Amino acid sequence: MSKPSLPQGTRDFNAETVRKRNYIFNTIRSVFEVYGFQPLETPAMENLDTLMGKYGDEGDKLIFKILNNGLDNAAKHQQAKDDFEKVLKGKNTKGITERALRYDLTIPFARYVAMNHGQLTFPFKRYQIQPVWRADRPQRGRYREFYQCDADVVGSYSLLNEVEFANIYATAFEKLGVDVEIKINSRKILAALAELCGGADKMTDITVAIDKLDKIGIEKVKEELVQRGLNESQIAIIEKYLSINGNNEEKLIAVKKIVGDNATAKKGMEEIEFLIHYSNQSQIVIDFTLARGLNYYTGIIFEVKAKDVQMGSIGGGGRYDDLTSTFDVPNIPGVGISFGVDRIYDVMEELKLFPEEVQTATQVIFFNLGEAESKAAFSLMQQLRSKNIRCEIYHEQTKFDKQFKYADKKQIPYAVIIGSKELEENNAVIKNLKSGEQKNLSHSELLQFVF
RNA sequence: GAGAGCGUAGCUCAGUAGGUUAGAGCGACAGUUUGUGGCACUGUAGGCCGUGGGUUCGAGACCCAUCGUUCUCCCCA
Repeated sequence: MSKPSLPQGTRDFNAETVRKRNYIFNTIRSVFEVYGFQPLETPAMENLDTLMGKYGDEGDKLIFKILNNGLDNAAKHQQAKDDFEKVLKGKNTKGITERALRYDLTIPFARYVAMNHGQLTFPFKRYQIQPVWRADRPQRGRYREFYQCDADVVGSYSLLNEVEFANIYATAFEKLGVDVEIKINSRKILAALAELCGGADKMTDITVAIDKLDKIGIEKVKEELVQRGLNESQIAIIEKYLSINGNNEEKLIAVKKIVGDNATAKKGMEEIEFLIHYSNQSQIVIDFTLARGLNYYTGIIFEVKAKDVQMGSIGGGGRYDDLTSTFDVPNIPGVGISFGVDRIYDVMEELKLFPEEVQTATQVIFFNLGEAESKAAFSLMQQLRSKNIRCEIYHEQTKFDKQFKYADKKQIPYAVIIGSKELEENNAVIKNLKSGEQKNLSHSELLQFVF
């Protein structure tokens, strides 16, 4: 047996980490609930064809596939070999793999909606907090197993949903104490830009290139556009588009000058204006270079970046007007957002944003100072537990020194000491381990004590 | 998929131009005569120096391979 290890990109979470993560989960969940979303859970694995082709070519490569069982069945050896030959040629075959781990929460949700649209009450608002898996190479802020917290509304074209999501982002990150920028854009404006610059089929080329603006700079973006087959006048328009800056109002005025004549762009700008004015959250920033990779988005798109820290996006989402049609259920529009818990955790850790209370585990330790003494302690402890006070008793009788040190290490704030004297007097010493203060309490006083 | 750095005690790392029995700090455990901890002091345990090969009289140090890990690009949460 070699040394035990973890699969690449996965992690164990110790008590401290779990508590901090739960703090994030609970905060986000409570916001979802307050906005009227219902929970949903789907399986860790999906049929491979549910996932394939939904995330683009890059995405397909990152899907974790699950090897079929029973490939060693002697009777099916030849079939297995033939199937494997296909795999070697880069094709998928059900003979080798027909299931895969969930890659995100949106597509499984779309699959769920497609399967249950007859029973659901629309608009259907669900939230989902579950892990997803990607066969990416791990690096800073990137894991192979990580949690997403998604909220989506399907069955509604109303822009009120976008407003709600902007507010959910703003509220959740305020509660977590994370200073963020909620970047928004509209795919409709990007589509209009593409139309202006060589046709709709150029949209992906253009968006992929301009998305990199803040990373590689305008010159490199122009180079990339040349490589992607755009001509000089087209690139000039894009350069003008990318030079848009100022506050949100100024940006809207500027973009109107470039794509304002286009009907689709007009719609996009109206939507952005509606969202900004209705939501009125100061964190919202228009970013016309925001594109987002997933090509199912059709309207407003969101991306959340943490300020004061170098980290990829910690949330993203947008409107997709036809997500379930790939599952043969057309005309169900939707819009949704996602929180990347693992990155939010990293950001909060780096900026030291976790409140101290998150870590309080055991509140009271009962010292073990003898058979009769510990029996009395035990009984009191059980009574405190029934009042939801988190207690434990030291596991064996030993000297004070050991018991104190144990309490220190576990950062337990209070110790209850019942020795022979207290036993005789039918009371207990309670000691605040931080301040060193201690006092004598009767049993009933102890049970009323506010920890 | 492409590239770079790093693998020495549980953790963070030293280890000098290859040269005796491999070091420190922190942590763990035990103790400094069991009714008051955090400090201090003393002691103990713990390493096929990631793995395999090569160069050499001699390798933790050099070379090759391999595995693991971290980071960058691509893409993303």
